[in-house]
Amino acid sequence: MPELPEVETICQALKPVLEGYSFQKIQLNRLDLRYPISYNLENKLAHHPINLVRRRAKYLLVDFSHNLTLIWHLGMSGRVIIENKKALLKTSPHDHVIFITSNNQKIVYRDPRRFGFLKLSPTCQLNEIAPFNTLGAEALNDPHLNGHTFHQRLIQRRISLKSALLDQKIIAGVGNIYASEALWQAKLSPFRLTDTITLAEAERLLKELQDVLRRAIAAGGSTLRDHIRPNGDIGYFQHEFKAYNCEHKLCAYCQSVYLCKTMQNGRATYYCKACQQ
DNA sequence: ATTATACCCTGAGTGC
DNA sequence: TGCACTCAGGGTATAA
Repeated sequence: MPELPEVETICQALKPVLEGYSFQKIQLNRLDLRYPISYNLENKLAHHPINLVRRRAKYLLVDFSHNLTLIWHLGMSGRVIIENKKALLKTSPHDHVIFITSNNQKIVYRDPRRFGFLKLSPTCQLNEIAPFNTLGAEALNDPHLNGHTFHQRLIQRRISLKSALLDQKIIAGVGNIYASEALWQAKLSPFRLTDTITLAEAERLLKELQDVLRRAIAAGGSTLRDHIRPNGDIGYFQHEFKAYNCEHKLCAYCQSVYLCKTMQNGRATYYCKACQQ
């Protein structure tokens, strides 16, 4: 569900609601998410000012003033809803955590599949614990990421390009939708092995990947079934898909070949057999 | 070591 | 309408 653009959209929506405020109450409706939620989460976080809401890869990070960071992952089906007149008209049995801020805003974490989780880490140790100690460069706005460094990361491995884009240790934040979109835009086959990629191809793939991620953020992410912006609006980037979910549609580049869908490492992959080499 | 597979969980969609 | 089945945006513990 939420990939980098969706988590970024949620992060931007949470910033004005949380930064400078604190949690007055944290209601835990069930603890058994992917990992059990600490039952005393409220005691550890309530009434401590929130300094910063940020994103690393697909993780939301909420930094508190007392050197604690809330690590919040939305899994496949997680939603964050800030209650207003439009959002949260009715509750759901999957509303696992409800935050009330010092400004009386209600924020709901809803996650039917419960692949998401909430955990705490000292802020200063965040980069030393899993998974942050092994995460690759941020796909966007990372000063260490460029065509050369991306190429180096790719050629050290021998896996398919599609798998490489999904591997958070190689590059962080990309998921199944944007991996297919980026490969289509870059005209590279999802089956190409990473150690055959030239520098020029790596540069092209990175450029197109960043282009699709930026356009998706501008559209508020992609809404397939679960993603909803915290204010209740949907994202709109699904209308701009050129590859994902586009099997049996004509390739927008060549206008002559129908895109195909196949399973690759257990995930759906969409591509044009003619354009993507 | 690196690379593939199975699995966590619920809900939506399809075909019978 | 109901049932059986497949698939879904992710990540990790296993096996190969």
